[in-house]
Amino acid sequence: MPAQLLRGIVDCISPDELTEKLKLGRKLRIKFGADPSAPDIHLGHTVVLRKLKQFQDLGHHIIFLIGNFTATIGDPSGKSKTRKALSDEEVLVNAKTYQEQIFKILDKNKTTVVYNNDWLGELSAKDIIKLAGKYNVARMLERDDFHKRFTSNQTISLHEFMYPLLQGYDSVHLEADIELGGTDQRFNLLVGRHLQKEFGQTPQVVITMPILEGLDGVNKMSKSLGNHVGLTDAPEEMLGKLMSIPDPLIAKYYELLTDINANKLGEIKTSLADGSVNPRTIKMELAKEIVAFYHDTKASVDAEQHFDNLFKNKEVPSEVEEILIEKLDQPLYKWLTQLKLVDSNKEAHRLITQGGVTLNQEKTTDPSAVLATSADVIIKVGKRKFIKVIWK
RNA sequence: GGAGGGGUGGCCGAGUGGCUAAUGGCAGCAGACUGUAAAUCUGCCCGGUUUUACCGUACGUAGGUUCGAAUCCUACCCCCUCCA
Repeated sequence: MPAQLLRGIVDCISPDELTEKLKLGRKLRIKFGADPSAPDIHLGHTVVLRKLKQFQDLGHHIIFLIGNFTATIGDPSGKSKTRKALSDEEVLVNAKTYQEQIFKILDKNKTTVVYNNDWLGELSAKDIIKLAGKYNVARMLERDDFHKRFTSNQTISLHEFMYPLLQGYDSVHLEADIELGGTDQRFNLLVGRHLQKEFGQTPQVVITMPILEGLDGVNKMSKSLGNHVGLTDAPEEMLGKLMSIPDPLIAKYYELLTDINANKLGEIKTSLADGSVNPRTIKMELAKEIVAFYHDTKASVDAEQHFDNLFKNKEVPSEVEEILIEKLDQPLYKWLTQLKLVDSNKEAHRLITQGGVTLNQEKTTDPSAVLATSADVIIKVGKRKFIKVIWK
């Protein structure tokens, strides 16, 4: 078995079975499930996608499953009765967005996209109850999050037990050889194995990947926490965000988000540990490599230039958003609000008095300062908000 | 069906009648420094205004008591625990 396949993973159940499957000499069916309710892909998702790509490079086939059945059930436990399930159109749109992004990594020709509503939607009540009979509550409660909620007396809705079962049934239907997912999916993936055995199939091999920490270095990367790097982020944005990760995360990002080889990774870890190289240098290389992958080399070089100008040399970027506006006799803080550089007048006051605002690169700490209307003015708010005001 | 506990700012969590726009922590923002939007330190962190101050909103919802309520009372909604 190529050693590369096991690199960066958390768990493989089991390596022996994987070796057996690889020996079969046929294209393996590798399942990966995605939730169409949140179609924006970020670097956290790419950890698994990159692993899938490795399998594709060995000639295997990816079955990319869009979980539209579960998405249309929705979660009724919330109080808002309006918690509406996604409509078919929404799912379709999201699925399309998804595909535009995943094929930045995956090989389109070796990927089949399927929708689980196609078969789950056909199950009868009888089928579902029969399916439920193949698993038991005690084992269901072994799942970490259920276990925690159960022991701390928090709600577990009955239907939540159905999700692992249905997800497992997907594996049966698809006759998956291997299923990949984040470590948070471990239990669900194992249910798939169990059910496949129940249905007389050879159980799938389960491979789990680490959950990537977000930019804060603590929580998992997620859009709702705002600590993510989107695949469609602009180059400067992407590079800047990557430069903001805490230093201890550099090696992990290298390992999980790039194609770096084991030797090079070792070197990097060493130089980070012994301090022989400035971590900033290594982090910049990492950031540029990722930007180059999702955009191109030129974009990564430009982004670095942009970054240095802005944060190292503290210059005004070459391209600043311009706004043509009428002369108005009002204090500076009102301009900030009007130009939507801040959310409220209060905030404008705060920023100005704290020295976070400059006019044509000159710091102003007087909120009621009047803008000179004789010439254009570049307003800088905080570290990276710029706007050029051009008077009508 | 019965008994009891609880709902506080983006999150966690103090606060039991005035000095509470509400301790503290996290997240966020700014400044300084630096090696970066790392780390560290400092400040800020509901809104409006004529901004060292004043005003308006805010502690599940709606009322009430009081000169004054997040704090007391009533009803309702929601969450949780124990018993059946």
